Amino acid sequence: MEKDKLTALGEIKLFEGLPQPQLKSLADIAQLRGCKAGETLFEAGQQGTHFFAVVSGKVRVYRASLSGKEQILSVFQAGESFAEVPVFEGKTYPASAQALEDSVLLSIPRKGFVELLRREPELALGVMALLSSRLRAFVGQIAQLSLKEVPERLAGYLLLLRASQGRDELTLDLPKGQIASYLGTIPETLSRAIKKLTELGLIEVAGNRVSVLDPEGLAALAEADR
Amino acid sequence: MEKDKLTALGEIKLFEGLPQPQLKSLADIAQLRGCKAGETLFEAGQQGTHFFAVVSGKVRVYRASLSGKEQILSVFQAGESFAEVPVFEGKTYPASAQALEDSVLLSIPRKGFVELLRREPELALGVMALLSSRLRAFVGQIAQLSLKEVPERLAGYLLLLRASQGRDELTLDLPKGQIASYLGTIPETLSRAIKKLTELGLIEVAGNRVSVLDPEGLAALAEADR
DNA sequence: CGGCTGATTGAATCAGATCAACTGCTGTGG
DNA sequence: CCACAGCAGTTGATCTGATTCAATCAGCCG
Repeated sequence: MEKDKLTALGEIKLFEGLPQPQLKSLADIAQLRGCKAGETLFEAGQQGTHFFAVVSGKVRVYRASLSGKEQILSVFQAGESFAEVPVFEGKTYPASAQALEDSVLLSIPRKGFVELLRREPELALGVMALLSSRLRAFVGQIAQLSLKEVPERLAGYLLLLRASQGRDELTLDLPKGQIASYLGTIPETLSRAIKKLTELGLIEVAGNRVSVLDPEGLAALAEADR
Repeated sequence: MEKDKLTALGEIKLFEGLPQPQLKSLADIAQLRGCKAGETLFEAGQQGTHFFAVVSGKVRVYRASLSGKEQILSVFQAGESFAEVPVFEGKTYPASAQALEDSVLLSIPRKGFVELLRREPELALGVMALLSSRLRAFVGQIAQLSLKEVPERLAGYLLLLRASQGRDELTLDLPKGQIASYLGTIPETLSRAIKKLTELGLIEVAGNRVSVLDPEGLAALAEADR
């Protein structure tokens, strides 16, 4: 079991390149746990003493409004870590997290991790790079929400998917309702945006399969603004 | 001049508590420079080899759309640093920066700073805390943009100002047009939102002076959603 | 074969953007 | 010292993208 934990830790991108002894000391303090699809890991505002890494499965991080609308901030998959913010600052989670699928997670307590960072400047630089990339992503998300309309945001999202999947035949990584929530809208509006891109001849959609017919056109739309 | 630089560095929050010799070595690599109101410091997408700290004045960081609409991400004042992202990741600025007033800035090259971080774990932790607090702020901003309407966002903004100024008689720190851009809207809409809060008896406004008449009411509105 | 959830479509409504006109202030130059 | 140019802000009228509400449809599991 201890060994599983060690393997799991080694598969987290943030810990790549960490020397074996340090990995071991992480394994001493990390917890390995499973969780069911739909399970809430934490809620915005709660005290956050641990941060997490995804060994398998999928977790969404989001903010909810009282009326039930939700904005997804990110979705994390195997190898990624999340909820680092309260480790370094403020101590409460700025958002909520929920498993989208049955998942296996590592949870790492704040205390021991900070100790490790003091001793491992390269790991610290890795954390700074990770936080920075997240900042960059958020800057993009804020700009999209504020400056672009839904079809343009959708075009941008599809281009991201295309880049990550490396081909024009895409498989949507999330149910459409969740994509809507990530794009800052609702399923009805997403549905109409998809129809619009289809009518423009940019994509073809069947279920959760999307064919990108005109990447340049999509890119042009994604860049466009009012 | 060298001494001024040292003093200036000492007044940057991020460098508080840094031992004198390290401050000196920072002073060796940092540049002190003035800039005029309206001057653009960098544009989104440019290579970013330096990051900045504000000695005096005010700088806004924003993203612009082709059509001219702008979304302000943050405004930085004396003692604050910004544009750290390209130091650690990706190398390009995710947003643009422009001086709002005549300002004095420190610019610190990536290279030497990373070296310093390797040797100074406490500074590294400070940087992580800073990046984390920025992430927290962006999470809030995304949630506001996506989940709240303009009057609610305005209420939230005024409550922040009230907290930072410590009293109910506020002085707006930015021209209203810039506040609109920060709230993700346009001056006309902000103007109407102000009118609405006034009619609700929550605030009173004269020029850039705002009196908070009903903090609880403002808070209730800021929490509210559709 | 029901019944549930996710997705789609249509119609009505609404918040916010756009366009245009107007006010008031500031600072500059005749 | 006054006049006027110019910018920030306000107000009104209109337009539009997105949400809301409601109904329907498709696929999936028991």
